[in-house]
Amino acid sequence: MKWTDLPNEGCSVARTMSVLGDRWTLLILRDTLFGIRRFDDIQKRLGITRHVLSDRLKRLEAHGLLERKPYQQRPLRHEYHPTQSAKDFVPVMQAMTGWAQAHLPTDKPEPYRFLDRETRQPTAPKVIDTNTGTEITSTSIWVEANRD
Amino acid sequence: MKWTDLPNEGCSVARTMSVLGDRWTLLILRDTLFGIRRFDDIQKRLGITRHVLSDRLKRLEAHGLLERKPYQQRPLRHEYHPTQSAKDFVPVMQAMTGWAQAHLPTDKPEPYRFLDRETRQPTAPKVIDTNTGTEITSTSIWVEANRD
DNA sequence: TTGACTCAGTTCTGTTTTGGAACCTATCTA
DNA sequence: TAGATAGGTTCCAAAACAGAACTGAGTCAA
Repeated sequence: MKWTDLPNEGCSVARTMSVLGDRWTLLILRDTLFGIRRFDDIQKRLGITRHVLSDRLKRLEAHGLLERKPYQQRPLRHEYHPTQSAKDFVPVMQAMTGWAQAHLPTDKPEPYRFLDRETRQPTAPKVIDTNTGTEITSTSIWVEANRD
Repeated sequence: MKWTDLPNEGCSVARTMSVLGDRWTLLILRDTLFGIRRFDDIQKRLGITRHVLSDRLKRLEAHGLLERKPYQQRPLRHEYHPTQSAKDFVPVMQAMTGWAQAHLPTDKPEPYRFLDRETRQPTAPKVIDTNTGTEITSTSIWVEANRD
């Protein structure tokens, strides 16, 4: 396995890393999901260098996670909107958030929170197995090499 | 926000990136969870340079995700075992795998698979909200700034 | 109609990180 | 004694990154 071969790996975790495996990409995606969609706004919020941000936005667009949409003519300017693919990553981010709250604790409050759209109550994410309906935990599952 | 400040961010996604936000770290973690726990084995499987692997293993140990355990004396040699923290990341990896299968398709088969420990059937992960019991999707949730 | 300002980048330079290969150390085996 | 095994460390060159300056289209206000 080589870094440049990751996009063609059979392993889904490896393919995910080929898209999101760097310092900034997921944070950019998070910001666009939170409604921050313009170049300068993202740059100022993250403190990322403009040059790297420019590159990451292009990569995310090429991978189908962001879409450039004009928000004004004269001068023509674009916003970066999350696609369905990016939106479908939200549950992963939620699971990640649950993990970090348990294992990387901090005093500071979460700057954003996810609410149930109907009840407007904060969500408490957990990963379950659709087949059995039970929660997936480190002890409930078994990993084995796949022989398809 | 700066890269070096990430560990102290309130945002859980940012703190997760401070630990796992690079090319290799999550792949190393994945291998240890799949039972590959020795330096040379990880190095050969991933094709990562030894020097970077050495650094990442130290970081993962420092962050409490891996534990060095001797597997022989004379000469003293260690294996890297996933801690509870690392094991608790498995559901996140599962959610990630579900996302990649949907949005980064490939012809190649998944090299490993997750089975339910009791039924020995492959798991179909989904993220639900413990409060409402409903699946968390991009349309079921609402994101807002947190004013605690 | 000149000058300042906005936004979205690109370009430049210097530092940090990474890749690739070689080397080191302790021990066991032929 | 020579070679193999395992787990690193050291060195150099290449790539990625940070920080700052610059560009360019257009607006606005004096």
